[in-house]
Amino acid sequence: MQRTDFAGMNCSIARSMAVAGEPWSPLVIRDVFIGINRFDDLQRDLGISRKVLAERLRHLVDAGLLERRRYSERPPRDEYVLTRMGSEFIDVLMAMVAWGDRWTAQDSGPPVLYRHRACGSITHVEPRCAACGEVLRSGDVDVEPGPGLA
Amino acid sequence: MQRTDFAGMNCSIARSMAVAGEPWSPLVIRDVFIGINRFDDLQRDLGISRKVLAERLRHLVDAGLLERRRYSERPPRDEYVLTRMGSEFIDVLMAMVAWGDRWTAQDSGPPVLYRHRACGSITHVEPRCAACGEVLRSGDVDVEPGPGLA
DNA sequence: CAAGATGCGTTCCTTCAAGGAACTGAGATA
DNA sequence: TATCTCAGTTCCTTGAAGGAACGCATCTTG
Repeated sequence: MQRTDFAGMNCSIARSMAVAGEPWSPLVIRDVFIGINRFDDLQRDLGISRKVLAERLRHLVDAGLLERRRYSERPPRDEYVLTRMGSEFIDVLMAMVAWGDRWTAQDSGPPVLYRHRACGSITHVEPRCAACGEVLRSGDVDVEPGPGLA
Repeated sequence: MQRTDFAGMNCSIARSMAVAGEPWSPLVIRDVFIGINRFDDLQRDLGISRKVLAERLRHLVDAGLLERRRYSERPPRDEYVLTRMGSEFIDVLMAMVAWGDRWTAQDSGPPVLYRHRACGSITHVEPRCAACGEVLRSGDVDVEPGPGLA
């Protein structure tokens, strides 16, 4: 899909979606993050079409979120790992999880929990101001034109 | 699109994408947030097909992120506004903006800047632990099975 | 050694969503 | 009466997603 060229838009949301927002891509990234790194394992875990999985992996590698790494010479076998760019995208997925757990949870509760190793608590991410450290919600900011404005 | 039923998956990322991850939906939500609330204005601003825009608005209203509000009785005219659920989704978009500005920016820099009204700084969101307040990155958590695990 | 099994894709075909232009309809305006 | 605005709907074409089958190199098992 993606008939429209979101990648060329002058908007960080559009460009993020162009890179990692195609159907299945966020789930592929999540799986690679939790240690499912190989083609067949990804296909089995997600139930995705092999054709689409191959396309997504190619695209994510080209975009720089994933890296293909050889883990066996004979037979030649590759697996996929997150690059720095890819693992920082997990921040976005964690924000999605926090929102999804709150607003789209099943009756039974969230399927997975996140424990912060440093403090030991079950937790979720909370958006904060990078400058002052206070909680930062959508209503707390004013939007101003930036240098890259068309 | 979305031939697969992401909405039925037991994963908050998949369910979030099912609700707000279809092509154009994040941009529609962003536009409504910044004050573009009417059908024709959205269509003009985004350059989206009127057909797809109508589908997206219907879906976002049904899902609970947008609310249709009458702003004129004669002639009868409706506009779209964010619900609580929708405005909390802006947290996810702000995470996307932070990531997109860092990794997919043009040479000219980000198109828009966000000023935190409380502290006065140009800023971006930073994910922090809701329990202890420290910065929380993907590598800082352990994933554990939750109550809703299939 | 032949016969599967494994890993990682590619090919081909069908179905359904996106894009785009034209059309509808109610009310306002001139 | 004719035109304009707003908010969609209809219809047709194109192209992406789903799915099954196939390809090919290498291991493993009888």
